[in-house]
Amino acid sequence: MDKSKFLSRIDLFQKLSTEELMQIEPIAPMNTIKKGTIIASPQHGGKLLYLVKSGMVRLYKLSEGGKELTVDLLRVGHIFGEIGSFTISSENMYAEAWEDCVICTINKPQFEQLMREKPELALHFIEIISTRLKEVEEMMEHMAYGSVRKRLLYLLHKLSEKFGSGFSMGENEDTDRKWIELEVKLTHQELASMMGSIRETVTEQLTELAAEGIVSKEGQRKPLRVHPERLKMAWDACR
DNA sequence: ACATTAAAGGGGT
DNA sequence: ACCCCTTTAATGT
Repeated sequence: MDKSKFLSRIDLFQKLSTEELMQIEPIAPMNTIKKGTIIASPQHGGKLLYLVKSGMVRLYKLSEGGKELTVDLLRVGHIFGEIGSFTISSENMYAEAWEDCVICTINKPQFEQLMREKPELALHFIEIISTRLKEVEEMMEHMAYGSVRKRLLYLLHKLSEKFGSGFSMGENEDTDRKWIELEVKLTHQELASMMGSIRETVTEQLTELAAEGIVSKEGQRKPLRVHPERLKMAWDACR
């Protein structure tokens, strides 16, 4: 089994609450980052903690062949980076501005002072790390042994939890209300990179799922929609 | 890997 | 603002 598949995961980080953000923001320099900019990389090594204030950040690793493995997509309130031995993500991680972003940075002295002044925050950081561990284990379990279809179903489920929004197509509320729209711009390539598969396979599988009424899309570069109930049925059916 | 198609961008009117 | 053309990115096989 390809080792990189084990690294795929989603929703790694728990968000900070708005109150906690208020506590941190005053001491953290804020930067506007343009879409596509690399915010942090293994080379930087600049021991900083980053906090997403707006926009979306993509975390990824590079595999041997230089292929990108998307590890997570972060939004407002998510944190990433490392300071000294305090590491929120694994090492060798790249962070890219997926959209135009506003990012706050915290250095080690600031971070340590903050932890002393606000023990609740320190506790929350511990929770975040624990949650991450749990998520990693759960994702490993699902990505390690399942078929591509099963992994894709699971990924779609996680994505709809994280990015899903209620959605209605029109008059027929009873059936239409059941669709969830994923509020992220995800290409087949992206999905593949999150589940340790290849683009072609994802395309193929998505076409199947669309035929089964589990997913739908209006067109290229349009948001993907999933039908949670049918998704669950399909999931139950393939074990 | 190649072919197709849809969408974004740029220039001119 | 609108139309048309070029270019690029996404998808399909």
